[in-house]
Amino acid sequence: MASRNFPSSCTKSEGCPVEYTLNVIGGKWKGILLYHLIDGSKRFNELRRIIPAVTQRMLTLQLRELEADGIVKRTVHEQVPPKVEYSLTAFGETLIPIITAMREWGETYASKEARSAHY
Amino acid sequence: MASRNFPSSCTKSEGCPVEYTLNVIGGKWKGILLYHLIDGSKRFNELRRIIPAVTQRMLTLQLRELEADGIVKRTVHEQVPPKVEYSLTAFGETLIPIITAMREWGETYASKEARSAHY
DNA sequence: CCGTATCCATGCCGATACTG
DNA sequence: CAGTATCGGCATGGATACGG
Repeated sequence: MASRNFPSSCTKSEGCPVEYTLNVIGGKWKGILLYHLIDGSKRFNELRRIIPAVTQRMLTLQLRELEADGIVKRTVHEQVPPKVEYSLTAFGETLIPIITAMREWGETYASKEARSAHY
Repeated sequence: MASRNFPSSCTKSEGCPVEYTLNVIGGKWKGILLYHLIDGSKRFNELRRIIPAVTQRMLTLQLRELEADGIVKRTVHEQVPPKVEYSLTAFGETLIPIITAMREWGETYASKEARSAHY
């Protein structure tokens, strides 16, 4: 796993599948990155514009981890100026239902009104 | 939000719903806690036994944050010895589909064989 | 049994400067 | 344009001891 320190156990000897998934998508900027990569490949600085709060350093690190986990594909186009595109791999696309579910939950309950309406 | 520093933006002015959800469930031990609370309320030391790697301090902190976010209910039974039970609130139960999806994804792809089989 | 308090290490992450 | 390198602050979290 590229991300986070490993909590490593649900019960003593077995790995926890929920923790496993969180290790893949739970990094500080990974959720938002995956969210935006769902609708097509993006260039490096394009992602920086979409997520102004992320630093160059963190964007690189998070993308590298997603790449190491086989979630994101990095495509270098040999040109000047350089052009690098990031996109979901086929494996990464298996995460789409989860990302979508998290987006919908967030949209529904992000506002205080929505939460209090629940009770 | 009780957890994490706020990355705070998808595009400039809007909050990102995926980040919002991750802020609720993405804490170091929250995924595994929610996973185990799905099948019924648990006592404090019961959770410690289920997740041996978590320290007393962290278990308390993570449970308090989940409580502050309205996900978990803390029930104190006035007895000696003390008995405290933690369970999902009705609001917390709206997260079950997401936790379940993460569990299933983790179960499917946690092994190297499963991942390589995908390509 | 169910916590809280305190101390301290480490590692995450921002800021900044520099390269192919 | 798309990165890497380095430094340093500060939050995160472990270990330990103590309390209702």
